[in-house]
Amino acid sequence: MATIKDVARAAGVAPSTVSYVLSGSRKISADTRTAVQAAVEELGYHPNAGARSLRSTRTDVLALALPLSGHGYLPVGGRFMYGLSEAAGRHGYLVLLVTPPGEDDRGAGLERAARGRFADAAVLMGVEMEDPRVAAMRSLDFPVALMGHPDDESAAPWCDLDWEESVVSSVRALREAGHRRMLYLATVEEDVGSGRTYSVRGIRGAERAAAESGVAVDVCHSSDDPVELYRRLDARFDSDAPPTALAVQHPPAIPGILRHLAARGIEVPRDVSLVAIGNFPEDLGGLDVTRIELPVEQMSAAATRLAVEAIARVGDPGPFDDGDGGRAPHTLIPPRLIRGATVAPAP
Amino acid sequence: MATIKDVARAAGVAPSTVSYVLSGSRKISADTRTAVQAAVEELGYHPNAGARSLRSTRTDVLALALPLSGHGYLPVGGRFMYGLSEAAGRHGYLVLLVTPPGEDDRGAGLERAARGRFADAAVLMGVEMEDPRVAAMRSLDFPVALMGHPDDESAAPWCDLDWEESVVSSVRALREAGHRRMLYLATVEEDVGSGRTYSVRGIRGAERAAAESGVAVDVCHSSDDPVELYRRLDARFDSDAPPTALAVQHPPAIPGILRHLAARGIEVPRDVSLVAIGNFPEDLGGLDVTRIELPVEQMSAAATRLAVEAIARVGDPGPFDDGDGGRAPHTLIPPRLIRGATVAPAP
DNA sequence: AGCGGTTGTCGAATCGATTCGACGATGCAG
DNA sequence: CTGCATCGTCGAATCGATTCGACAACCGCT
Repeated sequence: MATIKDVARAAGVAPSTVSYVLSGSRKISADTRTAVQAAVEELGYHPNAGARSLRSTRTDVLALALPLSGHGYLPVGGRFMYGLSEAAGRHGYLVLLVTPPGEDDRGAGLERAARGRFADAAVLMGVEMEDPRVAAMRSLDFPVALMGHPDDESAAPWCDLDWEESVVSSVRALREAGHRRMLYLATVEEDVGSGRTYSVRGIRGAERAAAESGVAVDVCHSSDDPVELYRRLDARFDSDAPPTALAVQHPPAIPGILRHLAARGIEVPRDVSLVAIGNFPEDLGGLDVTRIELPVEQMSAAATRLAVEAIARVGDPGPFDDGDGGRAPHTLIPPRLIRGATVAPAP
Repeated sequence: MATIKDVARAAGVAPSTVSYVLSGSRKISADTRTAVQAAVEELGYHPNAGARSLRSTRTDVLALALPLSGHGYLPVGGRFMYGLSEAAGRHGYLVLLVTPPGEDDRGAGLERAARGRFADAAVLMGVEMEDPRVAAMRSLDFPVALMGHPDDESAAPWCDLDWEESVVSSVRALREAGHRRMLYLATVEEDVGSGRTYSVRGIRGAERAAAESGVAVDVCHSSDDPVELYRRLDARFDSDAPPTALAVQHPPAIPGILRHLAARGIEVPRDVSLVAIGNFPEDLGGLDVTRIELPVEQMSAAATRLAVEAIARVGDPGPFDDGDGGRAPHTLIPPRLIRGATVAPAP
């Protein structure tokens, strides 16, 4: 593999000159520049990542810390991984996946990545309200960006869809259609239990929506186990006052829910209205679901930007220099309700 | 951040001794070993990745090259990324995502990763029959493992689900149920056009199945555009001799297809039987689909193993030393047909 | 002609770990 | 008591790039 010396020899200059041409950090004459560029091209030279990072302490790599648990998050996760990899690429970064190695050592892989300087910053997925990874990275002075919105807004730069507002506006839409008894199907219990911020905020949204609109919003947790999920749904629909509308924050369950309800003779939107919260633009056989889509690209781009900016800030006085009342830089994405065909007037 | 010198000082030994303790490559007395380990623990020492890789030419990183194109592959891709990250972790490797930067420079990111020694090997996803990345990596003598099964079995180590046999056994199952006119819904045109091995092999399977069983297997490509997809389906179901069975190798489309057919009054399995090829264990409202599942974990584990073995082989005489007629090491996973409730006897 | 100021390039130190050869200490045999 | 392994540790070279200070060459000005 060609080294900078090989390039220097081929171009008839010193290695340092090659470096300056490549980094552009010193003025170089047009002649030598073209000579060096030709040699680089000719030899297919790419700087050795290890050597470069050893000397410059920059790796051009972002660590992407996968959620601490919850395989239910998996189909979503893939989109974010892809989106982040693309966004990072646009900033000149590669993405290193860091899987939590086991339940017992939460964040150890991440710590290795940070302490071992595998990356310049970390993007944390599936952030929890009291996320141990945030504290760990802070104590290492390692730049992070969170995908998720913890209560402590000074903890670290973060970005998120406004889940609370998502649920509120979903409930509002259903209320405007005349619905007075609705079921909010929250994320799976595992996510709620571990304090995933999207779960917690979704539930808060349901509570706020109920309070402010005066309608009954029954909060029920979803489940990755379909049998259990349908049992819970059946319990509601078998009751004396069954819901006339459904707000679902667990998108992968929607096709199954639709089929299950249909098997009971319940048609959407004829018998029950539906809003899907945080799903993907996926087709359901021509059924145009009223929904709030998860802005994966936007969030990936935002997280990447926050991470890159945090890298530029290392060594700065703490915690954040802006005058935003101690809040960290952030991007809160307002929900956009897309009116489809699954909300009908209440009977 | 603590360096090996800090550890050495804290333990009262030379840096080289620390290195030997950590690598275990020389005999060290029990006393010094414990002293060093204590110092490592105390300081939270992790070796600097750059320095280590510069000296040892090992990065402990696998590059995961994402498919060259095709966002339809995305939901699948997420599982593989996750699976690979876990499998790699078990071998002590981290995973670096390499997104193809643009349509025009196919594989450039990968080349940077390889030439720049960002990784020790690459796992290629969404392999195509004539995949430019394979040749590129071979010319660099860079170890690879393919997820996909190209015709040239000597090209590189590979692993794959046996897609051809998957389609054959699906057709066989439908034939045994008495079906004589079936529709094979292949992968999306984009995948077929670019020569994704799973697409090509699926179609070959359909052709072979037709020939060997004597039934008519109508091959139709799926589409990521639902309108177009339903147009194609409708054309078949509106014909004089509509299919009585469906074999679908495009899993994300299945919920939509089921709803679309239902809207036309076609029920599964009452009016048409269905086999899903290469899907995930996902719930469809209690509908137990007859299917061949995509063994993501198995494939991820296999690809990782092949990559790790290929790393150990660098510098060996070429191409492969085994006596397997020039075939590269590989793992071909036989399909397992899971009999669900969507195949009924033909009318 | 001499001087100060640019401009462009070079040499050398440096980052932190690995690894080889060397070397002192200890044990055992003659 | 000497000679020779054996064992455990150390020192120094090395990997490939970055970056700072130095400096030669050339400019224009007095």
